[in-house]
Amino acid sequence: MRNPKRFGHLQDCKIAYFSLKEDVLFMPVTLKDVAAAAGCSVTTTSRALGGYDDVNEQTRERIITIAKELGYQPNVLARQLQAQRADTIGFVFPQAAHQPDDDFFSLLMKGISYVASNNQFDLLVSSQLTQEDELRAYQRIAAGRRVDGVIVARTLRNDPRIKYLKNNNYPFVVSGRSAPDEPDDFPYVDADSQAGIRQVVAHFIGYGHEHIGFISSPPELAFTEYRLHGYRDALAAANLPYRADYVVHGDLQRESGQQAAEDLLRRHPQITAIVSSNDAMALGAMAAVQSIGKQVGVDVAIGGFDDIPLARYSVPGLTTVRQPIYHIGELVAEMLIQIINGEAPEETGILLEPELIVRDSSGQPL
Amino acid sequence: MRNPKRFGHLQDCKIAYFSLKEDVLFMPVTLKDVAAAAGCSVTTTSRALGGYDDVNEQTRERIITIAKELGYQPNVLARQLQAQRADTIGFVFPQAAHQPDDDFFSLLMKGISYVASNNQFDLLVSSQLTQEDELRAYQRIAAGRRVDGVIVARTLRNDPRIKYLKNNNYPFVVSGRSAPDEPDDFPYVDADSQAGIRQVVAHFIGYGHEHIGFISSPPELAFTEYRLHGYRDALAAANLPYRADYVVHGDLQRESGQQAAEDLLRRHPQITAIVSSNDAMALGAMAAVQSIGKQVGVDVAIGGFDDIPLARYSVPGLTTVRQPIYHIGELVAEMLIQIINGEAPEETGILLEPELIVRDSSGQPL
DNA sequence: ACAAGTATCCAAAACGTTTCGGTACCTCAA
DNA sequence: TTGAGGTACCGAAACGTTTTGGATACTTGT
Repeated sequence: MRNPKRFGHLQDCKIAYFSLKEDVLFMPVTLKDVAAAAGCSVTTTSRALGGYDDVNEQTRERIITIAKELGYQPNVLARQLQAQRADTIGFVFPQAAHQPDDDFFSLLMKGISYVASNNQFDLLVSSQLTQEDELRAYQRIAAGRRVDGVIVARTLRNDPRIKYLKNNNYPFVVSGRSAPDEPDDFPYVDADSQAGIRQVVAHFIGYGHEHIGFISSPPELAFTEYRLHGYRDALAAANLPYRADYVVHGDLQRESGQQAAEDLLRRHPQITAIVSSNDAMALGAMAAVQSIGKQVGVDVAIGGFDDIPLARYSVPGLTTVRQPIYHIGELVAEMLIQIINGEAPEETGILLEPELIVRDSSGQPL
Repeated sequence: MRNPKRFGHLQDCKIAYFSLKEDVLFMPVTLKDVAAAAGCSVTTTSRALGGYDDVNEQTRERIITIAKELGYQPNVLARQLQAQRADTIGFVFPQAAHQPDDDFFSLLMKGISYVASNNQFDLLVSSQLTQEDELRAYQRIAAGRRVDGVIVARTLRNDPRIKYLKNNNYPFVVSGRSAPDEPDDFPYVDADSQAGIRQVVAHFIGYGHEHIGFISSPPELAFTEYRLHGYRDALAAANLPYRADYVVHGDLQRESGQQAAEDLLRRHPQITAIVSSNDAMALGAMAAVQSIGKQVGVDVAIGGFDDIPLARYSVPGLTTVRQPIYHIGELVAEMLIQIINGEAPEETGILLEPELIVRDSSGQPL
């Protein structure tokens, strides 16, 4: 039915696809070819190249020479099939990653990729635009033995991906963790965002702010409640009342942060500080403040969470909480590779302390 | 020798890796299992699932039901080995991608990933920190049949990767292209950076600037000469002299741009505008101007190339030339997939016209 | 001269799929 | 009754490795 015609493109493509040396189509050279050229069996060839000691040194050298001459490269797929191991980890980009401004998933992915390559693992990346596609993508690459384990990012409450992977005993590590009321019975790496938001809110309270708005994230995300808790914790610790109408929800994108901040400031002019669940929305909030003719850090203080690169370079600089995203990617990948290799990771749940970064969007103490 | 012990981790890991339903280790169910359960041959099972019409409709339904019940997922590796096709494209992150501020490769990768997924291709990503490792990575995944084709980014003059891929007739597409004095005998997608830099320099000349510095990129990069040409073209068109001492080299990172701009301004105080080969260095140049107490856009105008997200949000906004990086990623991936599928792409060399984006770093006409 | 040991090699099976070339049976027309 | 044509099925080979379990020949010690 499907007959892919490998190398079909060689015929019609205008560009010269012919080797410079021989006018012949490239045919992969296999172990069999090397064996034939060396005059010995496939087994011996394999073992010679594999460094086993039951092959004569002279033979080995001959085989190695010939393999090099022929440009032999082992077929990775065949090797993986036989080894029942893909030496690959999988990562699915959620839709949010495709926002042009997204830094989070880019950084996470690079951290993952770096560690994977350092451990001779490849990284298989898939982009999916809907929740269902995403789950299907995990099923395909995981159950299809395409990868030895997967990394799950941006957890949802009651996350179907985690449920699936757990049910099937499939190796995985989560960047993020469950919502507070759910069990954390899987390996994860996360920043303690409750403590993080608490820090930045406490920082503003310390500056004398009493009316502090909060831009929250979509309720279906697992981390949303942690950050909201952090906000409430800080208020409670300072004996400030929690007001539900000081909390608005955004979708983590910059624009929604701008919208949310405009709403907050219009409805509650007494608000002098706004803390946002993430930096992108905080930057939008800064724009909102500026658009109504007020000054960030003077009239309204703004705080975020993440410390994406933009936070440092925005004007004024954004006070925020640093979440080491690249490093989280590294840790997640390391943990997954340990699990795949059958080594028990020392810790199966890593919670990183985030760090408050004070910049000019905080303004001065009132 | 190497005996990976798949599922070894299940024994020691503290976390419950046992299925909720059955207290049994997850064993992948194969076609053979389904066939046995359905009481027919592997062949028939395969063809039933494959939608071939030489199997009785009743049988097919029975097989499909059983396959679902058993949670059958085809082993992708086996399928790929037999089909001699990986349905995967490869991309190697160069070292530069791991700079925390890098936006270029992140965006390119996302564009690639998006198109790949839309065409049922997976994307294999590898990170390599040196030139040699990078070439080896290409050899391993390409000649090892791990991927059906690869994407090459950040081309060098006389790029060994391109030479290798061309010599082996391996499907590839380049993001970028050869240096001006080298042949472009391979499929590529690039922005016309010569025209782009020409535009921004001409823009400054139009504003009345006569002493314009240029921060160039490392000479081993293929695009360096194009951008330098663009600078010279614009000067020549306006009958302004080209002065070699107005040109300094950076390494594309922000810090080197700052360094370079400081040098330029110290050595040639008459310079009133600086154009940089890329945005990151231009942002560094803005910092340099500010650090010597001058104002960007007033005392010294700054221009960049790329239009990374930061360019819009910096203060003042950076005048630059927009290179649609995400879109280039999409085009590159589309072209590669066409080639892999044996369809001749309409164009094998796409040169995109970049767009001048004037922001406040240009200042006003003198 | 024989047994035991050692060095070197290899055929066959296995990994899980798809495809090739059948076979067996049934039905219909001549 | 025969042959043609169609339907439904399947065994075996193939993809390119690695591993298993010998086999062969040579050496060594008695």
